[in-house]
Amino acid sequence: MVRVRQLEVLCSVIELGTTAGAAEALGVSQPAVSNMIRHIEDLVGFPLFKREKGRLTPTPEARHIAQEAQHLFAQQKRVGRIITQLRGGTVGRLNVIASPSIGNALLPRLVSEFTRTRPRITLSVELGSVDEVINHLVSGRAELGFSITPPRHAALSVRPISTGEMLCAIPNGHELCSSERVKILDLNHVRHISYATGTPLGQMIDSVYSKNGIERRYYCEVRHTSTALELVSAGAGAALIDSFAMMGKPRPEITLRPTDPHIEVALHTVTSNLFPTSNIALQFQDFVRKALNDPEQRALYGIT
Amino acid sequence: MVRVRQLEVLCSVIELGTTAGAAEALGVSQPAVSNMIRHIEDLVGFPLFKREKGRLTPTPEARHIAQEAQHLFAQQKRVGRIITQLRGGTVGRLNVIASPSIGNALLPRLVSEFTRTRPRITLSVELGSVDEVINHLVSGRAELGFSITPPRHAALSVRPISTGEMLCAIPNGHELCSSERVKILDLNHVRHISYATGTPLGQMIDSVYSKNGIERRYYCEVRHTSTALELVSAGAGAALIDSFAMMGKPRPEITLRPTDPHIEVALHTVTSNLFPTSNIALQFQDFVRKALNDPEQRALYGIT
DNA sequence: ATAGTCAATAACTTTCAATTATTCGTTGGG
DNA sequence: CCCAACGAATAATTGAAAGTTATTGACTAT
Repeated sequence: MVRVRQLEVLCSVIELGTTAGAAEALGVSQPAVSNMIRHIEDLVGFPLFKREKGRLTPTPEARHIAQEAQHLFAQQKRVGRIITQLRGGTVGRLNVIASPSIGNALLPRLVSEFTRTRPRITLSVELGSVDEVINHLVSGRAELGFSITPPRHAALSVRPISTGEMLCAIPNGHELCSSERVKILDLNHVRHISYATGTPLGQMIDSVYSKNGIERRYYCEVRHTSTALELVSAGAGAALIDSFAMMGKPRPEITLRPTDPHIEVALHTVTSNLFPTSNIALQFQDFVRKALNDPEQRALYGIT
Repeated sequence: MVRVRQLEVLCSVIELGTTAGAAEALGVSQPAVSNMIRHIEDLVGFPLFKREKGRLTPTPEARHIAQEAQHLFAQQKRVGRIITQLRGGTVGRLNVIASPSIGNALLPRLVSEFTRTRPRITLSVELGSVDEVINHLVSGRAELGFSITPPRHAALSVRPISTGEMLCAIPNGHELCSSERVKILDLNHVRHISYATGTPLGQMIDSVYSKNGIERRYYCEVRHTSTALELVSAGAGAALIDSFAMMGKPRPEITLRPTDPHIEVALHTVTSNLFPTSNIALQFQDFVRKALNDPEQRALYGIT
């Protein structure tokens, strides 16, 4: 089978007209070209040039081959470009699934910024519960997951990338605004928006209550921090929100207060062990980690 | 730049799933494949396979590259096929121009037979005077010319490929049929169809007359032997025809007689020195030479 | 346990493309 | 007419890429 290199040399000689010219263009010596031409002629079995008065004139066959070879070069360049793009992570597909806390406000911002310099990426951003995160990753529907609750699954790798805390979100002017630090147990006495007992956040908060022998009370049950946030924003009451949910979108109508006790939460990235993680996914993971941990970057995303 | 060979190995491993399988398919050893994969990964700068439990799983990037590479392989195969076809002379373009004597009846037959075994050739068969033959060849519009009169032109190579003679074509039953050999000078006394004085054939015949101090007389002037032949065929008179014009198409209604004096004519092939002669043209030239000189072949074309 | 499968590594070998140095043929001024 | 200039071809050698055999090490299934 004819080599691409051979065709390159052939085309160059046809184009430039002389072996010396082709050699210069290809960055090799003249004999290299001369030998290559002879070698190709041996290979194809018919003359590609007419030697006359010390000059080379391409035969119609050689021209024909050269013409066809152009497409081959184009393809090779194309593959080369794609590899470069894959290396730079500027092309490909990225499927992310995230828990709503981060997925609702911050993730869209991060994704938007990430793709700004990588215009040829196609992506999908899915929101879902921890179970859905697990599902998407083990089935290969997503390459990268974000979750507060670290999913427990043998086929998944979980890495914490940032830490945050639970905050109490209160409508401006609410009675709780007066205290610098909101006692979690006090929420039982106000219009409290909280999470179903079965949910990870619900259990997290429940453990504070049960430790004190008190039962958590709330008048409004939601599944996602984003929903809780919207409700608080509408003045429907106070809610505990993880700090990640507050990132990315300024909420001037909401007052935030640290809680007592302090509850630390961590954001985890999740990847599957069943499939190799794509280069883009790794890059995005890194991008998010940097955005969440570099103070300069945090400011960019309005992270308090 | 990535080599085609490297992509071949990559694709084979992705397809077959194992280095050993790929090695077998590619006809090389397993370590060759293993080394190549590592080498490609060094080259592209990101992992193409995930090594796990002693198995290789391709990353999405590797799959992407492999997919693109398919087009590259297709192009390479295409170029390879074209070279094979060019070697066999079974593809390409052949532009022939011939003087009408041969071009009218024999050449179509020869061309038809030549292309039968080379179905992918596209061709053009032009008829023209010697001047037109010269023109087509020096301008590159034709690669191969056939002419009775050898064209005189510095940029053209002329080779005689077959000899013939002038014959007298007479309608069956014509008074001249009685003689075994027709005296050219006698044509002055019958309904004579002949060629313009300026044409090569005209000059050729004229020289016989002028040698005897007689002026050639004819009642019908034509430019081409083929026209003369048609007129004879229609019973319009007698004409001198070169033997090549009689080849290829049986004319039962015409009687042929040798002439006195005997005039030998030769068929020449003409090629240009300005452009390299294509492989196909050379093949066709050879094909025609064989057809005209091999008795067995001649019979096939009804050459008497 | 053990045989079998598969990838990786080490140490050479082969092959191909490239190098430098040189020769040979053609051509265009002085 | 000769000579310098240019271009192609050849010879001898080098270097890098791709391939070899032999072997090891990790994992799997019986």
